[in-house]
Amino acid sequence: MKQSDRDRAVRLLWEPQPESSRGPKAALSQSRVVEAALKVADAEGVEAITMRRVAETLGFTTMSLYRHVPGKSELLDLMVDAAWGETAPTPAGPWRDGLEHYAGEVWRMYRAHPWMLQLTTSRRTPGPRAMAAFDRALAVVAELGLKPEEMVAVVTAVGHFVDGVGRTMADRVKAERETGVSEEAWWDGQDALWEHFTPERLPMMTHIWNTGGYERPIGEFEFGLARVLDGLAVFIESEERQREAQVVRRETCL
Amino acid sequence: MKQSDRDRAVRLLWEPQPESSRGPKAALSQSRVVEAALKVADAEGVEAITMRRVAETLGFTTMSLYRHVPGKSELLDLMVDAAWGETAPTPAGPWRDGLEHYAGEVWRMYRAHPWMLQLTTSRRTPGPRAMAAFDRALAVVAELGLKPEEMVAVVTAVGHFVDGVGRTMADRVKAERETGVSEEAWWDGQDALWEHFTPERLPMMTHIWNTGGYERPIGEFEFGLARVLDGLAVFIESEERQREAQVVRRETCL
DNA sequence: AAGCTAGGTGTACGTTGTACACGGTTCTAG
DNA sequence: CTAGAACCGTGTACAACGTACACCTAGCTT
Repeated sequence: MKQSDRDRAVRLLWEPQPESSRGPKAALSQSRVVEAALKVADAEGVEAITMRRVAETLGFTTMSLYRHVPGKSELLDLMVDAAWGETAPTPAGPWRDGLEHYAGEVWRMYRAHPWMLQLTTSRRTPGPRAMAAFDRALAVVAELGLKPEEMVAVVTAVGHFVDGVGRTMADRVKAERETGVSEEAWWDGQDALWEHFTPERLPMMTHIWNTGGYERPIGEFEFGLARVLDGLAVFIESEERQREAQVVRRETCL
Repeated sequence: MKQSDRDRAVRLLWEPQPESSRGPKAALSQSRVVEAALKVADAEGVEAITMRRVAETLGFTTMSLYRHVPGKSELLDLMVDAAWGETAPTPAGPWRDGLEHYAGEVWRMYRAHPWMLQLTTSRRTPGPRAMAAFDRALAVVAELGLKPEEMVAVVTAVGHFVDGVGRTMADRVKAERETGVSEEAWWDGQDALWEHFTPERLPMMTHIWNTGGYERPIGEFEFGLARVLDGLAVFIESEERQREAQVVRRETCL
C-alpha cells in the first residue's frame, strides 16, 4: 500500500466527500454501494462480497462501482465503519455495567454482521465510528484511577474475548449458511468421526459426553464475559491498586 | 460438502493411509506436501497457500499434489492438525498452572503459525492432535468438582481469549509482512489520520495519548490471561460452588 | 508375459479484482 | 450562448486461483 492510497482511504472515511456538481447526475452513490454490499454480506457472507455481485444487486455494471469507491479494500473499510455506527454508545455509569454494555453491543454487531470477523482488521484504516465506540468504552474506566495504559489494557481484554467468541460464532453461522445443515445435525452425521472418539484416546471428552455435558451447553458469551469481568474486578478493586490510584489521580490531573 | 467428502476427510486425518504398493514409486508424499505447505504459510501467509505455489517449492507440477491430497480444503485440515501436534501436552498439576500452560502453548502455536487464525475453523474436520490437546486441557479441571458442561465452558473461555488476542497478533504479523513496514512505523506515517484525532471527537484516546499511555503498552496476552484466570478462580473457588461440588462428585463418580 | 493400478503432466474452464479506453451528460468559464 | 472540462456508466481484457479431465508411463500382481 502506498502513502497516497493510505491518505485516500483516510479521507474517504473521515472527511465528507464534497459531492461534485460537474458531469451527469450520479444514478448511484457511495452510500448505496455500501448499503448494498452490507446486505449481500449479511445474507451470504464475506465470499459473496464481489464487485460483480454487489453491482448486480444494484442493477449496474461491475465497473460502475469504481466511480463511487476506490476499490474493494476501501469498500470493506466503509462497510466495517457502517456496522460500528449501528452500535449504541456506551452510557456513563459503573465500570462493570459499562463494559458489559460495550461487550453486548459488539456482540450484537458481530451477530448481525458475522462477515466482519472473517476480515483482516490490521492496517485496515480505522473509521470514525469504530474509534468513537472504543473511545466511549475507555471513558467507562476513566474514573477508576487506572494508569492510561491500564485503561487500554482493560478495554482490549474485553474486546479480545468478544472477538474470540465472535469468531467461533461467525464460523458456525457461515457453515450453516453454506451447507444448509444446522450445527447439531452436522455433528450427528459425523459417524465416521465418532468412531475415533475412544476413551483411550480422548478420556475427558468421552467422559463428558457420557455424563451428558454436551447436552446442556453453557452460553459461551455470557459465561465467559462474566468470568472476564470478575477477573477485571479483582484487578480494579485490589487494595494495592486502590492505594496507588490516589497517586495516579493526582499526577495525571484527570 | 457431501457425506462422502466428510468421511474421506475423517479417514484422511484419523486413519493412517495404507501406502499402496502398486504402480510407480511415489516421488512425493502427503507429509512432504503438508510440510511444504506449512513452510509456505509460515513465511508468506494464508494467501500464499496456493496449490501452484506449494507444488513449485517442491519442484513438482500443480496437479501432482492431488495424488496425495484430495483438495485444498483437506490440505488445510492436515496443516492445522500438524500445527496442533507441535504443542506440548498440558501436564497434570494445579488447575491454574495447567490452564496457563495450555494458553501459553496455544499462543506459541499461533505465533509460529499466524495463518491458522485466518482460516475458517467451523466444519473443518477436527484432527486427532487438536482433539488430544483439548482433551488434556479438560483433564486439568477434572478434579475440581465442576459439572461436565462447566469444564467445557471454563476451557473454552480460555480458548476464546487466546483466539481473540491471537487474531489481532496475526493481523499485525500479516500486515508487517505484506507492507514491509513495522506496526510502529506504519502508524507514524498516518499523519492524515492523526489530524482527525481531536479531543472533541475522541476525548479519551487523545488524553491517553497525551499522558503517554501508548508509549508503554501492556503485554496484551499476559495481562488479559491473568484477568481471565482470576475470573475463573472466582468461579471455581466460590464457596457456594464448593458446596455443590460435593454433590456433583458423588453423583458422577469421577 | 499380460494387465491393472497409481504417479506425474498438460491443458482448459470458470471466477476473482481491476486497468484502460470509450461515449454520453451536465455544469462552468469565456 | 457556446466550448470544454469533468465526471458517470459500460465493455473488454488480463492474470491468478482451484481443479476436472485426459494422457503417458512405471512397476507390482497374477
